[in-house]
Amino acid sequence: MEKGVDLAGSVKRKHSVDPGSLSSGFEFPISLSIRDVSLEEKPALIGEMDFFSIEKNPRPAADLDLKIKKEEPIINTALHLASAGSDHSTVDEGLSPKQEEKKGKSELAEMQAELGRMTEENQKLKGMLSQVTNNYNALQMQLVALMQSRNQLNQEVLVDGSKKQANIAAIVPRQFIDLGPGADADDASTHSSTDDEQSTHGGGADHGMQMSCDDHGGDGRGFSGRRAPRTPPWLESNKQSKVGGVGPKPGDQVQEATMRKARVSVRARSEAPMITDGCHWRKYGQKMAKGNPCPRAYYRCTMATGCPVRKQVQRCAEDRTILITTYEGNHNHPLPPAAMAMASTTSAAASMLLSGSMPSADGLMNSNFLARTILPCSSSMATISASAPFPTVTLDLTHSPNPLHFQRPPPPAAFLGSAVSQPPSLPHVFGQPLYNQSKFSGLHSSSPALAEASQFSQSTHGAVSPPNLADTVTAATAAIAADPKFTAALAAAITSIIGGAHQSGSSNNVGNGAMKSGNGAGAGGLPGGWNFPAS
DNA sequence: CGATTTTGACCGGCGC
DNA sequence: GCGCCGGTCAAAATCG
Repeated sequence: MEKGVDLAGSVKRKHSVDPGSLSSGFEFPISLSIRDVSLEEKPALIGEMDFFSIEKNPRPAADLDLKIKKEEPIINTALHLASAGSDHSTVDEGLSPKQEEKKGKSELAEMQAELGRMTEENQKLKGMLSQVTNNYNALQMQLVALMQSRNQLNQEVLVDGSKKQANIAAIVPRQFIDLGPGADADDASTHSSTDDEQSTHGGGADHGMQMSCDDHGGDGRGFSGRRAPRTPPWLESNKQSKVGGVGPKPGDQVQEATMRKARVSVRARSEAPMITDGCHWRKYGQKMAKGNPCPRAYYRCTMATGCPVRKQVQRCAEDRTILITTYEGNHNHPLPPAAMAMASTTSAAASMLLSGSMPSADGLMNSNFLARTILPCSSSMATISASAPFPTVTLDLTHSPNPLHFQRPPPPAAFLGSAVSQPPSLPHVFGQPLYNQSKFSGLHSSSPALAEASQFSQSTHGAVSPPNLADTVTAATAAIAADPKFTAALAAAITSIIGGAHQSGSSNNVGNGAMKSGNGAGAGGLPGGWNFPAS
């Protein structure tokens, strides 16, 4: 009873208190400035540098300014000389050859002096450039080192999982390697906990789909389930972790925690109370959230007993036509193609978050970086936040009508696909082999669906019935991360960007090595094509 | 009748 | 230490 009163009170408060606090949490206003800059300067190496060191940014700009300024004098001088010459020519017509010679000599001297100045400036610029380059390299090395350390942790976990999957190891390695640390951890956990599925489906697709955390001993118990006393099937694992008996290494624990909390939030306009994502959900709670007059509903996946995946559905306080669906956890069971889309999205997003946020404490910058990398064409619709209570990927599909973003061939997919020289038939699969036909069916359907859905959402957005819209949302979301190796692509992209952009040689190798290390010669490493970002 | 939803209660984290 | 708040549970109600 008391609680009820409290709730009512909170609801009342809501209205008066910071409205939209929740929504803000979902929107994650991440440093867009960085993103924008990078996007704009993408073609230039400088743009990439911006990511890693804002401090350095001014330098390139300063250099440019200097250059321009330096050149201006030259131009002016030339003009001056020309004009002077012409002027003199008219006036000095009667001058003797000696005088002309003197004039010419003085001009020559001037030019020489100018040349000397230019050379000097050039030297200065060179020095500045080298300094910037050095700073860049230093940052790059730091990042690589962080990645390596992370990978090592993951690899340790992977070793266990790989044993079980010896038979499919040949196929899986790439994934393991490529997947971000978090993903790797997931994989490992998945192997151990959901062996059956793995063996039947062929790890490849599974990894992506069963995103990381959940399977892990129930870590997956998505939305912070804290109930230790009562231990429903889906929370058992939780209990385990809570009890601490499992005793993963500290690093692993951190990873697990991160994965567990990784969320994918989808904002979409829909009249329906809930978007259809192909899964079966059971509502297990509803609560009034502070700052939002609309109640928040809690759903649990019921497609399989013990599935840790949960989702929250809530309408945006500011615009109630916007439905905010937040997913958390990985499915521990096979999914129908329709559900596959969202599942792979959440999985990939979570993995992405991990891979992006783990290296640094805050992870914010990296996350943004990742967001831009993975969703280069959807800057306005997708944001990644590691600063929020939980690392969250927010897909804002409320702007889906924007044809530029959606109508064109799925930017991310096309981007990556082209880089991999993927056959046209599999443009959205990020060039990953089809290990599992069944899995692929889901991906395949979802990926193409992106284009179709995108167009559909645009052209018929207004007239679309809620369910269709939901499907569109799902498809669009899925398209972004349809590939289970979403993280793999991400890792490769980062590596390529960092290592390939400037020092394509050594640094790039180092980066790849870091990402692949443990996979033996990186045999399965990313296809060379993954170096796309370098361009 | 089984599955799902509703809804009050409970729990734990967190801020003050 | 207390209260707020988010998240979850589970009995009762509802639905198909």
